Amino acid sequence: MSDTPETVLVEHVLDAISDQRLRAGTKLGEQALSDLFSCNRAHVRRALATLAAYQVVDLIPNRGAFVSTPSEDEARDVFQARRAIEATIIRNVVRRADEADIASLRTHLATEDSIRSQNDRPKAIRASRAFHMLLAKIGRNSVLEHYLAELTMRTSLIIGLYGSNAASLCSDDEHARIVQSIVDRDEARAQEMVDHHLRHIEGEIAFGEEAPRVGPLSMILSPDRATG
Amino acid sequence: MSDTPETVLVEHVLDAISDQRLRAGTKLGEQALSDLFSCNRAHVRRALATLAAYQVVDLIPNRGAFVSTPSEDEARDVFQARRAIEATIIRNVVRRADEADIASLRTHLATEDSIRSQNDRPKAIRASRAFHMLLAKIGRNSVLEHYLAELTMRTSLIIGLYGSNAASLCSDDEHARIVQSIVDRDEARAQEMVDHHLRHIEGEIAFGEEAPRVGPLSMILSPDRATG
DNA sequence: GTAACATAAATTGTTAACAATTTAAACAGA
DNA sequence: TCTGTTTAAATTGTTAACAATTTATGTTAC
Repeated sequence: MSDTPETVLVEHVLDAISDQRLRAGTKLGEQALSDLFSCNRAHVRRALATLAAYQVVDLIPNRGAFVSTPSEDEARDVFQARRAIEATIIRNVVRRADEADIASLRTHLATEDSIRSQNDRPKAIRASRAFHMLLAKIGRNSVLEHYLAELTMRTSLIIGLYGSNAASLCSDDEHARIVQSIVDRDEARAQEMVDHHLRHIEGEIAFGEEAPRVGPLSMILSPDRATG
Repeated sequence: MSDTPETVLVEHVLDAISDQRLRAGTKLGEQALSDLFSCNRAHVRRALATLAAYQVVDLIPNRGAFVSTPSEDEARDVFQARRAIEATIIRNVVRRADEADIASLRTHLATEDSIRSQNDRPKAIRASRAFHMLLAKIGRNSVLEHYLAELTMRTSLIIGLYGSNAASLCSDDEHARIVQSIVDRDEARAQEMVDHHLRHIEGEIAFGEEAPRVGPLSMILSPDRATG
């Protein structure tokens, strides 16, 4: 991967969204971004065009760029799309996962376990997303992987907007059971577990809530922050 | 939809790709595009960033923008993604299609029929893609609709690259049978037909062929051309 | 005739200045 | 105090000029 200013900016914004540091509706000012990432406005504009194409940012003429605010209908569409895509991904995983892949899944489960004991919500959200993206990677279909990256991002926005505080995190338990069915090469069960898992997450969303406002961009998006 | 220069440019390029007027590897020069669409280079650059995010254009630093050339692996991934997405779309269609939707499907079949008698290949390609996009629209999931738009575009590139000349067009026959199973509200059969249809298209692809070169951009992409 | 090299043209990348629009602030009148 | 208007600040939009890089052209040597 090249690390042009555009790429860096896009990656940081995506990370911030998936971590729920950046919330729906937040304005992404050109000056603010070009200052933060010390690049010129041309770069910022290109990056914003890319983010808009990914559908995580809305570009409003003469007004600027805003982190997109998914509607209730859009939220349901996103979840249905995730079920469609992750169903195929998990089938690929069951068929294609080798020993190394299964080892990496187990490592990931352990990581999630240790994070759970810490009670660090942002970290937990990131790890939870990482599990689904790890499955996508193991599935070895780059197109589906790319779409899932977008959809998990939008899921973060949705949960940030409508998610009830208590739950709305992937329970590690369900992740563990998914891994087990992969190990068992039980395709039907794996698909059922993933589908159930996604419906579980969707079910915990409480529409009607309003989003809280957030602090200044510089606190949220500092480019010096760790990327991985 | 707004019709900013960026939007117009993006739409025209996408149309040209889906019609196979623009083929894989074609260079999209900034000057050429800004002349063609009489806008400045800033607009062109933003439009190209959008097209790159849609993965139908590759942006190579210091070299410019090129219509992307899907590899064999990527082609398989695209088709698998289409099967995953269109399976859910057709399920939605069977459940949600009302009388008006079915009427529009029948109208479309008639159009495809009349086009078939004309032997106009570009027109046939466009109509064939339109059938799948009509299904996506009737399915009423905007997320899946958007992804299918991208995937059909990339399918056009793939067929343009590797497709055997004779076949590689959706046969109207299969489309008609899909519509019939929608009318019958036969979900399982509809899904099976769509899956079979997509595998049929994929099966006619002959990897290893090389792409022919194309003429000047101005012949391919004139903005005066009809859009609909 | 071909290959390597030097030069010229064309293309992309970068920056800054200015115009147009929106947002915020100050202010006057009821 | 509230409303509406005016003025100022900030932000986005547009354009042009210049630098850096790549591509094409032409020349020379072998």
